[in-house]
Amino acid sequence: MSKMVIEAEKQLYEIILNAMGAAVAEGELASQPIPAFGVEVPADRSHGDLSTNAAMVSAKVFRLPPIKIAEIINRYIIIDGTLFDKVEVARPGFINFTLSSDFYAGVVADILEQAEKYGRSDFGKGKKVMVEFVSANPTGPMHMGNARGGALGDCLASVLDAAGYDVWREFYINDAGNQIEKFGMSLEARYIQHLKGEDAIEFPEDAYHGDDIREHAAGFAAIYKDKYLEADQVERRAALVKYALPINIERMQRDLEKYRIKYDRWFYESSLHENGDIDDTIKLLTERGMTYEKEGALWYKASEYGGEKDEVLIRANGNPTYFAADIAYHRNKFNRGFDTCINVWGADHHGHVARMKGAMDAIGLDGSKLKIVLIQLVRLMRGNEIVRMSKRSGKAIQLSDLLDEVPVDAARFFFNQREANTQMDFDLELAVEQSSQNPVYYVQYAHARICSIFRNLEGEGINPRGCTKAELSLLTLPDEKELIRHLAGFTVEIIESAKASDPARITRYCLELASLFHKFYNSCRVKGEDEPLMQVRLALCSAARHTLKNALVLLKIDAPESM
RNA sequence: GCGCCUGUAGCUCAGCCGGAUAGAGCAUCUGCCUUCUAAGCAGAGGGCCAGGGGUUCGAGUCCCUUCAGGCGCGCCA
Repeated sequence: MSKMVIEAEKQLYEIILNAMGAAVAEGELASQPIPAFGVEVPADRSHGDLSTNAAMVSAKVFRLPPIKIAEIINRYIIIDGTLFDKVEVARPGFINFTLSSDFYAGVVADILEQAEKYGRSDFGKGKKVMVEFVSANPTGPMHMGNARGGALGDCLASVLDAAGYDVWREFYINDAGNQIEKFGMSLEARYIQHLKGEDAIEFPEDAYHGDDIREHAAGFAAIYKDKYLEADQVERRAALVKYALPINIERMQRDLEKYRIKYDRWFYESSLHENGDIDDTIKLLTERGMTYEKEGALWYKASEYGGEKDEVLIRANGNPTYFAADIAYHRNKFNRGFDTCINVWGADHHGHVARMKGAMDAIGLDGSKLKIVLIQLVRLMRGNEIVRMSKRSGKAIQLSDLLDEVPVDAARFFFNQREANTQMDFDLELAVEQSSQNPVYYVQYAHARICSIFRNLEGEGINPRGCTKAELSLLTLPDEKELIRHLAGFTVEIIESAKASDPARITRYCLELASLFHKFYNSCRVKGEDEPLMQVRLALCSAARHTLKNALVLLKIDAPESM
């Protein structure tokens, strides 16, 4: 990564501490412990590149006005041999540093050296983290919430990977429990209707009403005819589920693959029922005295472990609840050695967060290692109109509908533009628009533009050559320096994004990078400049291209060479 | 009723551990292509940071409270 940023900050701390030490030694400041101070990037860059509040935070201990302290410190500051070439004091007591050309040259050299690895770090080295996302119900097609969760979860996983974590992507298939029974019941009703006519039996109100159920029933009937018409209900439903469920799962896998998402594992809830994990988990809770029986059901004392109220683990009918299975699933996850498990959930599950973490604590694991990212609802728009239904099917819009209408690049970018926990509108018109209004094109255009510079020069027989640090110091114009400063922050941005579980930072980074490149492009020419300057600007273009490409790779968005 | 989330420009949103004059994009208006892609750039207008208290050298940011919107409170998942 660009160590230049970290190096500069480190130097700044040392410079300040040394200066304050010297001022104390000379008796200009009282001999007091120096309070912790911060280094930050000023909002207004005319104040400098880095700034410290050291004088302000120490106003109390030195019993002097901040501006006075800043002036004293400034007199003892030595910046020879550092990455800075100017220091200024500003009211009410900031000390502002300006980066030298060594810094800028260093950043560019650094990026070119690391190329496609630029941005990666070992921040999370040695830590295994699982991102579980989408985990859509296999009884029907995936919806907009899954689309957002998919884009976000997948990008979050990429970001964690770039930050050095050992990352694992997982999809939890709820192929057991109540909704599968409901699925079977729905299929059964449609199957009978298919063979004996719609009026043969009444379709249950609480069954799944989607057309996909009808299609499954018809498909099943085409193979088995009336073989199951008179069969035992349990047997009949099981056969229908056995037929339809794999089809649904394959569809999800296909849709998600089209969405560029590939999981390390599709985890079946049914396996937890079969291998005894759920029984074991409930036994563990019971042994710890955390359960009790009431009205024929087995309850877990959730209210003692972060939940709002107690929860049922085993229903009176003997079936474990979703909650019981989920505890077992997470126990299974942590037993596989993950240091952190991140779950991407719809915001409607927020009531589940506290009790799930509490349950982890209750079974002797650490609930704080379970991180939940909640995703708010997506409202589909077509311009100013809210889109509720698909024009084609008349049903709620599905992930596959979305991908039929909108390029994957746009979908992934749009869903990663907003923080997870904010409601967002997705404008279908904007997503397909090939204009400046569409941020995806803005970013991709920057990449294509850079590539065209290389193409053009290559056509004239000019190819990039290595530049020395001294040559790179020719990059001194404001638009060049701003671009480089932003490039320099990429690694830190990835780490921050990983820490906050917020991949939306990466799309914002891309937009800013594209903007800065376009500005550079307009104010600085490459082709036609004197040889050294042309080569050095070419080097900067190359650094920008690597960085932009690497950022787009995290989002799994195409970086086109021409548009 | 209780709990969680959100409220910043006409619209969509940034704003990192509390810092300097609150920022982008879109929309509106004005300029810029005989030279590397105008899917671009430069400039202008647009704000009681939902309201009210508090904490302090300093609050969009932290605390309390009111209001508005979203969601949750099943032997559903």
